[in-house]
Amino acid sequence: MPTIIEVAALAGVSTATVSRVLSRPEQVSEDTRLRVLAVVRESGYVPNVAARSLRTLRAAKILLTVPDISNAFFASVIRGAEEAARDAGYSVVVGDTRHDPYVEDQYADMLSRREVDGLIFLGHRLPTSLAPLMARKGAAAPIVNGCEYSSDLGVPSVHIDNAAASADAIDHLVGLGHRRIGVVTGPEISPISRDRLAGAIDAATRANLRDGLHIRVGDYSAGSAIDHTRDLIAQDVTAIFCFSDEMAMGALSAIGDAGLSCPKDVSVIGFDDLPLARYFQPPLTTIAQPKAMIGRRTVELLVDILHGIDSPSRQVTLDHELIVRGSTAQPVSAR
Amino acid sequence: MPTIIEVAALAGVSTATVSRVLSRPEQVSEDTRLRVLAVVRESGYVPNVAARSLRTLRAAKILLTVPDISNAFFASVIRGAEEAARDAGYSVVVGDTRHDPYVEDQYADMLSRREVDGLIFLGHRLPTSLAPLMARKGAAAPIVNGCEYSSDLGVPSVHIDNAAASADAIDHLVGLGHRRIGVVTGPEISPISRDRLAGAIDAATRANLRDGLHIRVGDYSAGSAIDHTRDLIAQDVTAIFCFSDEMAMGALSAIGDAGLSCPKDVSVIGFDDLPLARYFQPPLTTIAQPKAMIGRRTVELLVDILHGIDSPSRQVTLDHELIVRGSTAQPVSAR
DNA sequence: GAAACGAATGTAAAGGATTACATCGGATAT
DNA sequence: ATATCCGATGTAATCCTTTACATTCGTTTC
Repeated sequence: MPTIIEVAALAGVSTATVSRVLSRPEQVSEDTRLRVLAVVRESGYVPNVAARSLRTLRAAKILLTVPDISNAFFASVIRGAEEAARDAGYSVVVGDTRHDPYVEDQYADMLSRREVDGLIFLGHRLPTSLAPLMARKGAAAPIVNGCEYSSDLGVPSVHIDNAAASADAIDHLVGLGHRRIGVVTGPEISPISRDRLAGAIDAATRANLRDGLHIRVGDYSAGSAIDHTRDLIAQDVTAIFCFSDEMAMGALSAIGDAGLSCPKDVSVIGFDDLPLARYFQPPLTTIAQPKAMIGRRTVELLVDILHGIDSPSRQVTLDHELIVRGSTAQPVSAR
Repeated sequence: MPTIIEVAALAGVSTATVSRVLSRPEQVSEDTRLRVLAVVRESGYVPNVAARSLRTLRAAKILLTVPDISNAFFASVIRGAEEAARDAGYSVVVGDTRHDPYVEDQYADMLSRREVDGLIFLGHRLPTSLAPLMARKGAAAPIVNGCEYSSDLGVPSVHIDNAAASADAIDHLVGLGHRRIGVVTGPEISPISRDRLAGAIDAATRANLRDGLHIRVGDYSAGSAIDHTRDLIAQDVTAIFCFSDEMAMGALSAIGDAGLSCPKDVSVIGFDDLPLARYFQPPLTTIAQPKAMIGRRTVELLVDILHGIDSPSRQVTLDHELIVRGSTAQPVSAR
């Protein structure tokens, strides 16, 4: 692998010219440019990124951490982010934190070490090691949050209106005639889970059904919904609203195990619209989030910060959509 | 952010000593070491990775590309890889190629550019741009394949014995009394799909049921199994063996849509044992792959290559396991 | 007591690209 | 014809760390 010096020698120019041909071609005469490019091609020269980023203090990389890479929800977000990053001349490094604060900090260190230019984290927790940076640089800190948000920290973020989405789900169930509704939330610490819960309670209260809401705290995983579902069935709910499709899957499984059927005996509604949701049995009614767009907008927000552009909107709210499939129907009582 | 020079000045030593304190502490007297470490801590000094990797020609990073990051199967492999990498002092960069050869090449360029020390690819296609490298460096090329393999290329790889696993699945169905069995494979180009098919045919032939096997070509995605399942049901099969759990999910969905029930009317068996497989309706019988271990071993293989250790086993075969759950049962005819 | 040794530390080159500044030569303006 | 300007290119400093080699000094050995 040749260096820029050898390329320069072969082309009979200085290293500065070679560098310019590659990064600011308009500054070089066409003659020289073609000659240099020919040498580059023949020799297979590729600039050394370490040297470049040492000199420029830019890594051209964005770190995207997800709390759980096995969650298909994040996969779509990642794709949207990668696309937007490519458009902006960055590449994305994906990190799986497994909800582990220690791992989060490890990844965050990549930012401190300048291994990456910016950080996007999907989840509710700003890595603790970045708090000082955030405090020092404020709006100029190259940190963006996706899906979740942490209002107190002032980190820009991209998400849907979770309360409204949740209200839509409850309205849908109430509209079908359900009066006793189970809700399986995310972990209490998650702000969006709290928003969703608030939205659900609001909607129920508006419908005069506050007491019909039976709330259980889950953790977004299928397993966590199993016990709650059994329990809610025992409470005679006719519908269950899960704050994730994975939990909805667990709920469906538990309903089947209880010898009941969805949607005949119990309706189920999920959240996220995973690619597989349409293949659930029955196909899942759920709230769709614009996953790829969330990824895309987080990157755009971050790139604006990196380029020193003062973005007008540091909190971006995208549209959600209620997707009605086969897992919700009128309760027996309303038929 | 201070540099090593400032740290050295503050501690009253040379930069060489600071560097040694950080990378070869045993070469430095305890006195000096403690003094330097104190300064490092107070100043918040973090070595600049670009400078380090420029000097050492090491990036301490491994690139792991997956053909489809939304496939939960790969998530577990990634986790295993990250753990093993951390143990060996490397970090993992995950790339999602979306089955796109162009994107594969883009990621492969990171290796050419020395942005990463090695490449692990999960999938059957060695990025074309790496063929020259592979040819030139042979066994010393820092490239490892996981899950799949490409025998012709001489790339070391880690996988299960797919033919044997597939035979186990067929044996299981035959043992239950099934005589007409549908098989939904992966894409024809995938070597492991071909292995699995060969194993299935072998097993069927041994049981004198070669003609009872009805083969359809899928692409591992749930959607691709839907039409095939409808078709196979029309062929009166009593069981369907899908080469991925996602396709099994599609099959279950199609079976339900056809007004039939699993396992009463049609048994279904999958492949991979995704975390969610146990929550399918009914819980899915499937072949478990040691996903995390595949990830771990690919990294270990790669690290051996990077350290110049001639690994004795360039093709690692791990154990699979048939997990029997509720989606397989005796066919009506055998009851 | 001189020689040899070894532990601890320092000096300085090297790694490869970018870019501010300098230079050169030809075109344009006066 | 001279002054000015501008486009194209070159020179060389700079980014920060690692490490081969050199140096220093106290200790051991004969």
